[in-house]
Amino acid sequence: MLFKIEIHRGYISINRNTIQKSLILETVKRLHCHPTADEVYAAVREEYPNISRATVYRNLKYLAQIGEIHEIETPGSADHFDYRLHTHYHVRCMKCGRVFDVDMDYMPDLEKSIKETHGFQFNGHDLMFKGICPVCNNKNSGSMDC
Amino acid sequence: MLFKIEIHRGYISINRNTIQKSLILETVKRLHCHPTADEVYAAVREEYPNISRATVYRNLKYLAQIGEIHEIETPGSADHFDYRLHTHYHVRCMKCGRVFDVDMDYMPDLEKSIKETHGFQFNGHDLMFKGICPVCNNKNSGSMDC
DNA sequence: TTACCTGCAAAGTCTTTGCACTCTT
DNA sequence: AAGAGTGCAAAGACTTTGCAGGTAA
Repeated sequence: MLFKIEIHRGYISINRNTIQKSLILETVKRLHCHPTADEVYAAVREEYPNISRATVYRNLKYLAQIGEIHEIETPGSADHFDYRLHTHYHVRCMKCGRVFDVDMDYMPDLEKSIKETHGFQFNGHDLMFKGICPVCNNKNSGSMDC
Repeated sequence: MLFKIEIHRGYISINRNTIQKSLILETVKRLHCHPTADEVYAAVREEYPNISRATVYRNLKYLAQIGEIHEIETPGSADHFDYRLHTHYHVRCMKCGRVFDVDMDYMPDLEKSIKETHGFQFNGHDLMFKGICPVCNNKNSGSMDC
């Protein structure tokens, strides 16, 4: 999975498989609660204590670039990561900051609703709902991922 | 405009009118190109060179809280500010990072499209389009705000 | 052996905060 | 006169980067 031929600084190079890289990808897959880079770092450290925060950031960014994982850009706080099977939307709890999946279809044609593009070229969109999660709302009735 | 009675730490207090505060609001209104805090800071400094960056950040945040301006949260880069007349969406140029208005109706009922809320309480949404602006696309045909 | 990758620390970006002083009210 | 607001600098949160040494292939 991690062996991919890619263009790197103009040359074709082969991505090297390292323990750190594998652990990071496995961890994002395992923690299906949209962890931040720091949460991934903490989780990987349990298995591999010497890993560096920089390595985690570098590999998460790399894995997001090749499409292996998805980076959920989160303004005002740390970005979250998601082992994506398909594109979907998220909601962020305004109290605890955690990010959850939203049960709503992706709208691939949303860009077509734009009336006048003024010469702009559109390439997708980010939609993030705001809300209060059941735990923070003192209603522990909801079934949350984590 | 800036005289507002508000609840502050449990007490009703009156917001004091200062030159800095007025200049910051006027500047955001004048720069209708969605400036960042730093761009507001630079613009205000031309008229009032001794203003502090902290004062700009504090007042932009305050003005956004009382609804006088709108804060466009921008992941991965500095937040932008907008003198808002009504709620609307934005597009960020992936090359130059600037933020522009999008000619598209606001969708107040978008939250109703969510199938199963799992006990979540939804409070609005942020929608940011991604694209390439006409200037960065080497087609200077579009009529941009700034 | 090659050169990509890692760990470490430093630096970078954006924003907030503590404190003493100033100025509005 | 009171205390909210300011300027300054330091700190804080998050992320990137330079470099020397390690390691996959």
